[in-house]
Amino acid sequence: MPVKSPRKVASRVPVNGSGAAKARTEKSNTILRAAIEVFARAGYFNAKVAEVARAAGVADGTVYLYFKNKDDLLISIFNTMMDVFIAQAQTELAAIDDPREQLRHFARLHLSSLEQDRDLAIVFQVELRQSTKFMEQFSETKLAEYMKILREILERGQKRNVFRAQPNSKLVAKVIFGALDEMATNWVLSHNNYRLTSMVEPLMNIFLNGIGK
Amino acid sequence: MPVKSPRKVASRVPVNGSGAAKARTEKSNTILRAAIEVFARAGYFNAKVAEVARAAGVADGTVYLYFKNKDDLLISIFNTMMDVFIAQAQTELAAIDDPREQLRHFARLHLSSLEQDRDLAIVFQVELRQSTKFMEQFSETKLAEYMKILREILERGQKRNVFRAQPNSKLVAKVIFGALDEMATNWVLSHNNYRLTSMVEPLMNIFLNGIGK
Amino acid sequence: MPVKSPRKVASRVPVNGSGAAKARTEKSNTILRAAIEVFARAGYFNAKVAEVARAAGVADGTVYLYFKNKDDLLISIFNTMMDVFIAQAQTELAAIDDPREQLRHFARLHLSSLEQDRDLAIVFQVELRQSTKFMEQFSETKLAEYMKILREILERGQKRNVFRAQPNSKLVAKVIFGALDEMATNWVLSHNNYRLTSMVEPLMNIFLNGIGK
Amino acid sequence: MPVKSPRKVASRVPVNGSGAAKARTEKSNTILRAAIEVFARAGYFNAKVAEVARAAGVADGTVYLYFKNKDDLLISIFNTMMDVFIAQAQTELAAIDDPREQLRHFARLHLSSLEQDRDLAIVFQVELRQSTKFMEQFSETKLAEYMKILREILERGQKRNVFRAQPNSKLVAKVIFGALDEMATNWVLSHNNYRLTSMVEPLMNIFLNGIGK
DNA sequence: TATGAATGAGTTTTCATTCAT
DNA sequence: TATGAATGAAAACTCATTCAT
Repeated sequence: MPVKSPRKVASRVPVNGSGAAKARTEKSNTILRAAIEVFARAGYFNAKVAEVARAAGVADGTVYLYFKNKDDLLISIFNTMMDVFIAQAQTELAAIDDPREQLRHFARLHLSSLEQDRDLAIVFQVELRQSTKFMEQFSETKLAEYMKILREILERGQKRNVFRAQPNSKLVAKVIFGALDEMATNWVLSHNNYRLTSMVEPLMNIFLNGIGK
Repeated sequence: MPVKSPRKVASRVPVNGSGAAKARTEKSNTILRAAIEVFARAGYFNAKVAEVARAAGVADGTVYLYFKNKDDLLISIFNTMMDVFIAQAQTELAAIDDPREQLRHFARLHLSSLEQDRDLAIVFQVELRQSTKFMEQFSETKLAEYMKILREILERGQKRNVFRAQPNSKLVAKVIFGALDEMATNWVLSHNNYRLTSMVEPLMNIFLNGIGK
Repeated sequence: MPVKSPRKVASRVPVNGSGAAKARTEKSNTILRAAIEVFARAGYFNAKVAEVARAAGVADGTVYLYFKNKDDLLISIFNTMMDVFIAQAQTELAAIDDPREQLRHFARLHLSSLEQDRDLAIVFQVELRQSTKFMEQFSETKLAEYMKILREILERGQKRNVFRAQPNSKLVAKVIFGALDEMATNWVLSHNNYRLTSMVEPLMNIFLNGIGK
Repeated sequence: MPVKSPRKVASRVPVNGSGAAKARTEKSNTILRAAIEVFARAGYFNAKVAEVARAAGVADGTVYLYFKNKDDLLISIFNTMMDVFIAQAQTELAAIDDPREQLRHFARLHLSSLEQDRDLAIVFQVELRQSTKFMEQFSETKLAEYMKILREILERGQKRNVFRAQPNSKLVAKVIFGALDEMATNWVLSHNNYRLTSMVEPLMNIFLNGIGK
């Protein structure tokens, strides 16, 4: 979900076109950023491949040298950005000892990644939900990696005895993801008129303590 | 989100086509049910109005006597089913005193409504997320009523001193909705191979007690 | 191959769209005639479906109500016209007793059918040869019926002892068809500057007597 | 129509690209053979220039160093192979005295040339018939030379009094070509499950003696 | 109300060809 | 000569919607 700022992505991330591992070229990244911008502005279905090409400064046909089709653009945005998020999360979490702090950091990373890239946030929270086909793939590959990181934080906390053992980590991970996702969607639909990351502390409060008295 | 079983809906719910209050006729309901079935099977974008008409046993043009356009079919499904859910929730919650039990009942109603109507669940969890336009309307009207019910349960609990006063009810409501929504989506994408309502108790556990120790 | 004049066809022939028996409607025939004219003028590959629609005085989409796709137009022209030719041949041959006269009549009918409809001749002799796929179907269904009529004439003549028994009727039929086809193609490519039917007698002379002395 | 086996062609034939006389280089021949193979397999219209290039082991652009465009590939195949056939026919016919034997040899050469090169046969009998433009050129240049050879055999036979003077040699040549062409097309479409050259004797029988009694 | 034949706008994608290296 | 990345023109087809009956 979360993602670094565009330019950084372009320069440091090796990514997958349609899932196949293939080094992102300079041009490929340019096209992907153009797609994010155009999809965010016009919506995936209204967006024309020709618009993406123009925004990227290439000919229409060039898009198809790097992406199989329009769908592949959308999927590649997801895969590319998830890779960035996952890599960043893994690196940064490794430096944190307290599972509660890890969880807080994870939530902050999720939300700040989207807050820093409004176009990407729109694509992730709105456009990416469009096809069943996508949703089904979505819930497997990259999202599974995302969930794994979250579950590992929770399981580490259970072993450390700072998180309760029940309900199980898988369910808790879904609840936390559901909440973060809902926060992000609300922020996007509210036209970003508040700091998305300001949600981190209240969320942690709920997750850690519950609402009961 | 939640919704009664098809036939009941058809026979007892007055609903809005594209927001305009208009009494649902017998035929109008037939078309709406056909749309749910077709959209669930084929996906909203792939579904053809002609298919919906055929499934409903009417001519193509007849669909347009009851619904403004294809989009209106989708929106009407949402509005109709939300009205059913809201009415049912209000009625049933009125009979419960303990806010914790109200919350539990609300969650159960949300999930069981979807569990009882697989086609509708697909439409709600997958197809309905498709257009920004829809998502924006979505987050206003009916969803606001849904959220209001949830917030009222929470606020009643705060007054009764069974729920904590912080974080505020608006945020908590979103978190709970986000979690329920995520559970439902997971269930749909997993091809319904478990009881969705079995999630109610674990969720209540998390919401009420948190995951911290 | 041969075919009656356009208007007659439209009014009296029940024909097949893409092989499926379906009564040709008035509009269907209008579109088919338009296709023959446009294909003859522009060539099948250069011809645009939009051109065919305009020539027929209908909207682009209407073409697709009657024909599955552009290919189906070409195949339907072939099937329709072959049906006309075959029906006419069978009727007229039944009234002739002498196998030699039957053969002469068959050749005349083949060539005059094309001579009477220049556009159709172009489509049959040039455009129809374009795809392997077509060629393969071509050599089966309707062409087999055409060949059968020709073989029956030959076999009748063998029984009557006016034609030699060797080589066998199947081969002779192919030779005669090959010759008629070559005559027609030459005539089309020569821009029709002579009477195609003037070839009938010389051809009969060769077929019946051979070139040897 | 007929053609020698690939390698011989490649090594001994000077041919014309789009009619312009230009010596065939080694690489040029490699590309031409690749084109025959690809066109036979995929069909001219489906075949991609890139496929031809790959089959020839050269870069896409290299094809354009030797051939003006995709059409030129097809035309060059025709011209090259016709040159081979014509040269071979002239040489071999010079050694035969009896016009009937010359005719027999010519027919055998036509059919065996195709029988020996299945890919080429497909290209000649199916793919080459595709464009009016080609058909029109086709009926002029090389085919005229082919016809001339055939006519000369016939005229020699008329002078020698072994062939009848009527119908004239031009028409008879067309009939014979039409029959040979039809035999070849039938053989290609029947997937070559018999010896094409086995047709020579029965054809000679028909041509020389006619079918009349 | 109901029909369903007709409309026609609208866009992805392919691939022959070019040209800077 | 040879390369192959980049170009960009070009059209079939779909399907939501209308409207005469």
